[in-house]
Amino acid sequence: MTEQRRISFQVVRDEVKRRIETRVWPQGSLLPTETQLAEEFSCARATVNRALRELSDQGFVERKRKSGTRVKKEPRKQAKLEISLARQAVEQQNSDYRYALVERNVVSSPRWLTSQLNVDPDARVLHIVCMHYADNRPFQLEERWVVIETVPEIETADLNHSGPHEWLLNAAPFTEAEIAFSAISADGRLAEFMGTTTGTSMIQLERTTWKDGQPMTFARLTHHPGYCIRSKY
Amino acid sequence: MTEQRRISFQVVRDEVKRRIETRVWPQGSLLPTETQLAEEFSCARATVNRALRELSDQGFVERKRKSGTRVKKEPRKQAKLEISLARQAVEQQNSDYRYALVERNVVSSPRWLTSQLNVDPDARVLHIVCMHYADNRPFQLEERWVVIETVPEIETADLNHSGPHEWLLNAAPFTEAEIAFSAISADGRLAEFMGTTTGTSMIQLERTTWKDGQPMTFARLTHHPGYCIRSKY
DNA sequence: TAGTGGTCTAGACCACTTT
DNA sequence: AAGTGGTCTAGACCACTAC
Repeated sequence: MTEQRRISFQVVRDEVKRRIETRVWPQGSLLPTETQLAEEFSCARATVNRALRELSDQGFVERKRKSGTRVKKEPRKQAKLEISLARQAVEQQNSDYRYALVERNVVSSPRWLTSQLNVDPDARVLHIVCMHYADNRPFQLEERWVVIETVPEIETADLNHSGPHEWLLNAAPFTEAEIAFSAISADGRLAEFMGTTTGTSMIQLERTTWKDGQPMTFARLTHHPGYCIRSKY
Repeated sequence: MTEQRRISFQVVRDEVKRRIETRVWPQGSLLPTETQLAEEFSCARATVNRALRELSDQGFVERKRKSGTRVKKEPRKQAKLEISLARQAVEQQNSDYRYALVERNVVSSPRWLTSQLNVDPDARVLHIVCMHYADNRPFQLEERWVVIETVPEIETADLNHSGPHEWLLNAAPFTEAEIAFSAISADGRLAEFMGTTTGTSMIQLERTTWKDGQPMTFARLTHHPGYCIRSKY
C-alpha cells in the first residue's frame, strides 16, 4: 500500500496509461469499468472518471456508454500548433518587428472567394495586402479578404500601424477556423515582396475563419524562405 | 429562472465564453470567483470548476490560485494537427496505397544525427528509406533513423510489407515528440523519387520522438508536390 | 495569513447503447 | 431491461501565492 494520497487522479491516469503502453491492456481491449478501477485504486468513481476522460481527450482510449472503455487501435497523436501573430513570432526570435500596409481596398467578392467562403457573389469585402518584417528582412506577406457584412467595424479600422490579423483578434474573435499548409514556388510578384528569386520554395498558410457560422475572413500568409513551423507534444 | 437542469457545466462554460466574446468581461479582466459563479448559476462549485477548466484548456482564460481567473489577452490560437500514417492519409482520399522499402541498413550514428538526437556518437542506428504511393503515384518519401538501443526489436522487424512508422506506432509508442514543417526545393535524388523535376517545392515534415526520455527516432517525411496539410478548430 | 483555485468523496440520477 | 459512462451535488481539505 503506497501512501500517495494527495495526487489521485493523476496517479490513476498515469498508471492506466502505463498499462496501455506496456500492453498490459492491449490495443482494442476492454478496460475494467470505472467502478472496478475505483475499487482497485481505492478512490471515488469520479476520480477514475476524470482520469479516463483525460486519456480519452488525448486519444488513448475510446469510451462508449454501456460498451465500456477500449484502448484505441491507433494512438492517433495530435500535435498542437500555435498560430501566432507575425509580430509575436518575430519578437519571440528577438528580432525587431516592422509592419507595412501595402494595399487596402473595398471590392466585391471575386468568384473564387465566393466559393471559398460561401458568401453572396456581390458581397463587399475588404482586401488587404501587408508585409511583416523581422530586422527589416521580409518575414511574412499577408494577403487577406474580410467580409464586411460580418465585421462592419473593419471598414473604419486603422490598419496603417498594425496588421488586420492583430485587429481582428482583438475586435472580432472567430468561432471556427480552418487552416491549410502547403509549399509553394514563388512567382515574380511574391519573389519581389520576399526579396528572393522566382521559383524559391516557401511555406504558405491559408486560413479561413467564421464567426457564429458567418464567413469572416480568408487569409493567405506566405513565409520567408527557410521558415519553419515547430511544435512539441 | 430558466429550468435547464440537465446540462449544467456546458451551460456555464458557454455563457462564460459568450461573455468573454462579447466583452462583458474584457480582455485581462478578472472573472468572479468560482463560488460567486456557482451562486449565480445556482450550481455546485465543482460544476463551475469544470466549466472554467475547459475554458482554461482551450486558452480563453488563465487561472491562478489566490489571484483568480483572468481573460487571456490573446485568445486561443491552437490548432490541432493529426499526424497520420501515410497509409491512412492515402486511404482517406480513396486512393490505393502501396508501400515499397528502398533501403535498410544498420549504421553508426552520423554526426548530425548524434547532435539532433543527443545520442552517443557511436550508437548503432537503423537507417531506412521507403516510399508510399497513392494510386501508384509518389505520395511520400520517408527517410528514418531509429536508435537500436532504444527499440532493439526494430532490428528483426519485417519492414518489407509495411513501413517503419506503422511498425513503431504499434510496437513502441513514443512519449514525447517534436515536429517541424518546412518548404524545400527538390534536389536531383528527391525529384527522381517523387517523379518530378529538380527545384520543385515540396512540404517536408521532420519529426523526432523520444521514449521515456530516450531518443528513439528521427524521421523526414517529404510529401508530393501540391500536398496540403489541413485542420479545423 | 487569508483568499483562491485544485482535487477528492460518496451518493445520486440521468443518458445512451446494447441485448 | 440492464449495464456503462456522464454529470451533478454538497461538503471537505489541500496547495499555492499575493498580501
